[in-house]
Amino acid sequence: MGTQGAEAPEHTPQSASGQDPRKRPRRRGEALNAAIFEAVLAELEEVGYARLTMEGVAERARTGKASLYRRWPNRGRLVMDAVYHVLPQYVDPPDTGGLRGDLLELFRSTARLLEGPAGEAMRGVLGEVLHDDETARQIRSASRGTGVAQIRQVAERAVDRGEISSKALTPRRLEAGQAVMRHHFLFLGTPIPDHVGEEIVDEVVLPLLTTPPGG
Amino acid sequence: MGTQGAEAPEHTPQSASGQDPRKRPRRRGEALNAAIFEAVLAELEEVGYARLTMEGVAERARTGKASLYRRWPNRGRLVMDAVYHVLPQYVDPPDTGGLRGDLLELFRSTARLLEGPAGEAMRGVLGEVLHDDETARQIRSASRGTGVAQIRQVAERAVDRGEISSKALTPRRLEAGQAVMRHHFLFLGTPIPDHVGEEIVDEVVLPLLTTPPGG
Amino acid sequence: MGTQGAEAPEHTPQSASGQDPRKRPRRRGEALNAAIFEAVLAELEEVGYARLTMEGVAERARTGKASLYRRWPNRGRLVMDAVYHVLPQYVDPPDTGGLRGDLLELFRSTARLLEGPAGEAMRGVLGEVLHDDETARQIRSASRGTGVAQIRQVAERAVDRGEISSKALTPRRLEAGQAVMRHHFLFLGTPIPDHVGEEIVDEVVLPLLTTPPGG
Amino acid sequence: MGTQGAEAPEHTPQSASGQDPRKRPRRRGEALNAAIFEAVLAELEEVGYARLTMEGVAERARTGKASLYRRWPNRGRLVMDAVYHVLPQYVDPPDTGGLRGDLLELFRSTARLLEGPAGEAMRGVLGEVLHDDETARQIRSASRGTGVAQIRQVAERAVDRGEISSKALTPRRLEAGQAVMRHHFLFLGTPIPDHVGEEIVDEVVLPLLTTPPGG
DNA sequence: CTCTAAACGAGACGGTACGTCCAGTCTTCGG
DNA sequence: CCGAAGACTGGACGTACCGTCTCGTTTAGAG
Repeated sequence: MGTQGAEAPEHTPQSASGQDPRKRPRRRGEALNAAIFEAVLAELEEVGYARLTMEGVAERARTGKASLYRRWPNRGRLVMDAVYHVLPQYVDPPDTGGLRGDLLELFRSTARLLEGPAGEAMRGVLGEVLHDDETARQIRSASRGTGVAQIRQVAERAVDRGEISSKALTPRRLEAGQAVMRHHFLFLGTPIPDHVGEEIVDEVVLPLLTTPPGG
Repeated sequence: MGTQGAEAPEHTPQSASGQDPRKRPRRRGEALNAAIFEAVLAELEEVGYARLTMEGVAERARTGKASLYRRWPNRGRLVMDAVYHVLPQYVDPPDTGGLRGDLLELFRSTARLLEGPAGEAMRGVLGEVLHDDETARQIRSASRGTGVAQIRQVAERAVDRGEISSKALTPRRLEAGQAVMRHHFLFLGTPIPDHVGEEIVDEVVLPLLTTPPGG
Repeated sequence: MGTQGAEAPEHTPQSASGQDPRKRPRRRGEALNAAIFEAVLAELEEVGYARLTMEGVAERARTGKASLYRRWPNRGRLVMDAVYHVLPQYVDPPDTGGLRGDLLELFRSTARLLEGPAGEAMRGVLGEVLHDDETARQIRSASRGTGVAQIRQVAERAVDRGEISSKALTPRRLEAGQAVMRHHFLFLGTPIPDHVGEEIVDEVVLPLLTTPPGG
Repeated sequence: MGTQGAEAPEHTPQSASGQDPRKRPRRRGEALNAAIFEAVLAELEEVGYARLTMEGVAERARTGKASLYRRWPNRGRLVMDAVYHVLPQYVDPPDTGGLRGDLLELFRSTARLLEGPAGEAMRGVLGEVLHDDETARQIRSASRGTGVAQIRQVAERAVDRGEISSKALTPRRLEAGQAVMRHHFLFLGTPIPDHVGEEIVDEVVLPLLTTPPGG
């Protein structure tokens, strides 16, 4: 998932500050950014998006609110940045040698993703951010990116292997699987049972990809 | 000592409100409920869910906050109740004589619904109520209700007419159309272009309903 | 709708929390005012006017900042009200039977006043409040009141006794003693040595009152 | 004044900074000091002492806050230094040939002084620096200097001319005039009407100087 | 048709968080 | 090395709402 790499160095200042609150060298730039992201993710996990506050994040990151507002205009943007920072920016979907295997793997990893801070953030951010054009654009492109691109890649691999026809790959069909999974997550919450991903693959995605368009 | 001067007005408005032009007879019970719902919907439309406040609703409904909290435990429940109150509690889906026509009509009306207060409310409520079991259950059942039941009904009509096989009607397939539409709404916002509904019907729902299961 | 029935239990936890540290019955009106004044005076004494904060006062009075701002528009007004509240609103100056004795007593009590919260407040408020017309007017009248009226009263007694002529009682002369004492306080601080008051009486006030005007 | 010189550069760096942000030759030592003093006085005049901030001064002087704190420990000291810098360090009081004329001239100039930045600074500084011993000492000596020394000088001239007796020149009497004027300024603000100075001379200072001490 | 208990309206109350401003310190870099 | 620039930690500001509470005032409905 990529989260592990970012956290290791960030524990050091905390244990250090335990011994001597005054010795802590003042962080700036990337170092401070990283500490803030870590704090956001921890708050997301502990109290959830709805009860995450700028003050809580600032205190946890041992900084001031001004340093947050210098970087992000509001809570939504801060949380989005924090989440995208630990998200795999783009990971090539696994190649199991067959379309169904690829899809199963893909939806399993999506389900796992939604169970972490990314899911919590997505649910909260949706509600307050779409009215802000700038942020809306960002969330759209990010959503497109992680959502559709990977499906498209495994589908194109299947086309290359001759498993399916390229004619079925319309945008609406490619996004259908992600839509069903996110819909399940948003309305029914976590954890998402394993069989749900399997059902989505077998009853929705595979039928759509193997059926000629205009069917 | 200027404090006395400041306190006198605290009492004045009260005695004044006895004589003031506030002839409005005091509402209670259902009449008050209705006024509150109306206020909630107006606020939803004007400022959106994120900036809707209990104080704003109370003022708009010309009542006190206590009257709100006497009825609903929090903002989410109030908004949900207000929205469900104006929603067609359950409408038999239109019968155009053919599956495709029924579906087109159904998704068109869903799109229109999402463009109103129901959509605004849905987006906002998702983020804060899933942690509250009581409200979560309510939103789930409501979502199931409006979401899947109507699709199931038109699908079953099509089965009766012999258009499709009943074997295709798995839960996951029945919800796919709604999921894609809501996904579009949540991530891309309103208004939802007409062609989107049509694409969902032709590229997702119809193929799924006309394809044998395990396909 | 069933919403009404659900709320009764929501009041129970509050009455249950009556056992909690929430025992304190909520204060309002004069009771709260008094608690706030007490807190202001304590803060004045402990940290001085310059480091007195609205937050500190609120916390000490165990109330919220909003309750302060509901009553006073700024720190200066709050402190002035608090001080005037504990000040002897108007005390007839002591009557020792002779002009010099009266004056000595008067300036002794003024010195003592300045050593308390009133002095601390006066020093601080002067700097920030004269630009605010409303407050400026208040401080002027208060200053006039406590400053000149008492001197005038003892002087008029002396006139009645035939000690001095009424012609010497010009405004400028009546305020001179207070001016010198306040000047000493403002520029040299507290405590004001006893001999200073005596010198003011003997070298400034008495000569002025016993000299014919235009002298 | 030298204020005009400061405004031209305010525009130059902006247009210049588009092409070359480094045009301004770096000031140091006295040149920087002077720019800072100029900025302080301008801020005093524009926003008053209470709303004068170190950041505002730094920005106006086009330097950083560190350069201020390197030179002065706090706002009070900075303002005092700035004001004393433009004040006539010590001016021999005018010699009109008679005591009354000298005094009138003296109080007129004091009134004018108080209407400028010196008055604004005095009012503000009083409230915050008396707790700081270092600054307190400075303000006392400065106050003594400008306050009493000039009066003493014109009084001694009058003694030499035989107008008054040297016995009347006690410290308390010498400071009385200044005290009344400053008291008027501090509590009633500016501008100080001309007749006030005249009254102080005729009703307070002259009577005191022409009356034998022991009243 | 009173009388009374409940509901209402208004808004104060004790708090939490907001987003901003500024203090005073520290870091980085240019000259 | 020093000065310019400005980011940093931190505290307080004044505002907006929260959810609770208290206070009169209606207004049903029971007697």
